[in-house]
Amino acid sequence: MQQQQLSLYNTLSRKKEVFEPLQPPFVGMYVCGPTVYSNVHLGNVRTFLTFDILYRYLQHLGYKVRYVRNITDVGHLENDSDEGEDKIAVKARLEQLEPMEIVQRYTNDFHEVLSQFNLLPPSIEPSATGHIIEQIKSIETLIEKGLAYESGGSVYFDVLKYNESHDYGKLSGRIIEDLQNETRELDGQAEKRNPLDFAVWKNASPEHIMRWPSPWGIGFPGWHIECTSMSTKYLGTQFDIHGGGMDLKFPHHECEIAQAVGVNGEEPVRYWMHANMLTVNGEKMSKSKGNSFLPGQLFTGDHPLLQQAYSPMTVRFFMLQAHYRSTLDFSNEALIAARKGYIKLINGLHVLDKLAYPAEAAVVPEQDAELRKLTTDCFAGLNDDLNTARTIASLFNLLKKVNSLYTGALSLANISLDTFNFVRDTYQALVLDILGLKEEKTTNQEEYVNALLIFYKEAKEAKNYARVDEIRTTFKKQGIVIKDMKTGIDWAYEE
RNA sequence: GGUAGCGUGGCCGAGUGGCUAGGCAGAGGUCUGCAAAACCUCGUACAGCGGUUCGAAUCCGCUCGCUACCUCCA
Repeated sequence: MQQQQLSLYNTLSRKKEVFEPLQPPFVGMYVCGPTVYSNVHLGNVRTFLTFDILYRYLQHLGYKVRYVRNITDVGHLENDSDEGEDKIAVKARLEQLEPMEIVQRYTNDFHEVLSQFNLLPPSIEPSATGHIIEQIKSIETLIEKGLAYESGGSVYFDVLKYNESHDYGKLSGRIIEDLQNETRELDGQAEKRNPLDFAVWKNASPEHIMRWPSPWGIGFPGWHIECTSMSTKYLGTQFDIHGGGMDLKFPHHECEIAQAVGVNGEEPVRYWMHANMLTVNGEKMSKSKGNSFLPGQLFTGDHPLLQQAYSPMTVRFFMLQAHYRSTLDFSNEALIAARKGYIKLINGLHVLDKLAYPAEAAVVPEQDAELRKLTTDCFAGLNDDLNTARTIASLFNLLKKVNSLYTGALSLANISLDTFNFVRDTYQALVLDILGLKEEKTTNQEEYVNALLIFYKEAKEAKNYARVDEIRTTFKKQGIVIKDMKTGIDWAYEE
């Protein structure tokens, strides 16, 4: 493997920076996972796909990556008022289920969907409810340091106090004075010293069903503290990469920085990365706007905005054709185009499999060098802030040559064996391992079998028994036996 | 109102000072019994106005339009 220099856009510095891990060859990466109170929609998938590519590419580069992606199964309040309930509790009551049944149901859905899109599972997938003790400990430290205070059984982070010695808002570009002026009227602000303060622990009302004992009474953790506690626990007080959707930049990630700095006394993250939104007709896809698709609807085409069904890999390819920091607009036309492009790329894999290097070579240096360059170019996009769109474009440029080699417009003998192997290995690695595309078997087995049975029947009628045996053998290899009956010919799975 | 960003050919979507992005659709061609696939060629795009520069889609200013975040959201 040749040396690659990866640059990543760091939200914190607002520029691309060469990626250098704190402790090579190890890389610590934390991505904010879902709040499991409902099904993941396609917009959610885009973010996780972005970091799936990063995870895969870092591994390809030889790094030992610990990828932590949490499951938030408690603590996101419906609103910030005294009566605020977390979404999971609300859903549990609506459906008359245990909160943990809700959590399990949507965690299963999350895993299933990501697996359909061929996303790799993370190294560790911690849940917020499994780390209540760690969160309480973090909160205690914040109180000890004077950065959080108890009020009415809840604990709030003191933003102004923190801002005296640190810069609250530096990640998202917020200015604290502006934030103070723009604070909206919300209930439950009376408990806070300042409207900007955010809850790290919330007092549970008697009817609140998700509840734990704490030094401040019965309650539940606030909506940012879980990420701070879990990232610290599994990746240390400082780690390499923290990712999430653009919409988490403020307040969630800003609060995470404040908490982590407060608890651990050091900047938690080297590279902050944010994936942009998937839009529909130019608007962010979200549940509240009613323009979100569930992956299941996408696969069946069962949604008013969908003209037809689209396969997981079509969608994966579609998303990878745009850069992760750009908004990507969904449209049927774009998906249809993506499907064709995806198939073209997959067909390239087959072509490469079938290409056999000739016994006699007659290498033409110019051709050899050109092919080598086209192959090397494929990494340029990835190295430039994970620009998968450019990588795919490079792959298509390479594929043209590969197809020409296959059809005979170019001669494989003119290419060195070394280059040929490089082309093939690179193409396969990029398509399968790094872009994570896989072949979707679109073939209908039954139709194939029936087509072949026609030949079988013809061979029998012609008493061409050599051909008959040949076809039988072929079927048998596929675990299928042919049934010759008085009434006709059929097939069955071999028992 | 504050903050961040966007506006590229029929569609999607890269590109951030001179060097072909790419895919899809369309036109022509090569190949082919026909077709398909594949390959080759083509459109001469950068919201508008002004400025900097030998040179700008790319930098600066203004105008127009759009989006996200500021409340839970990937």
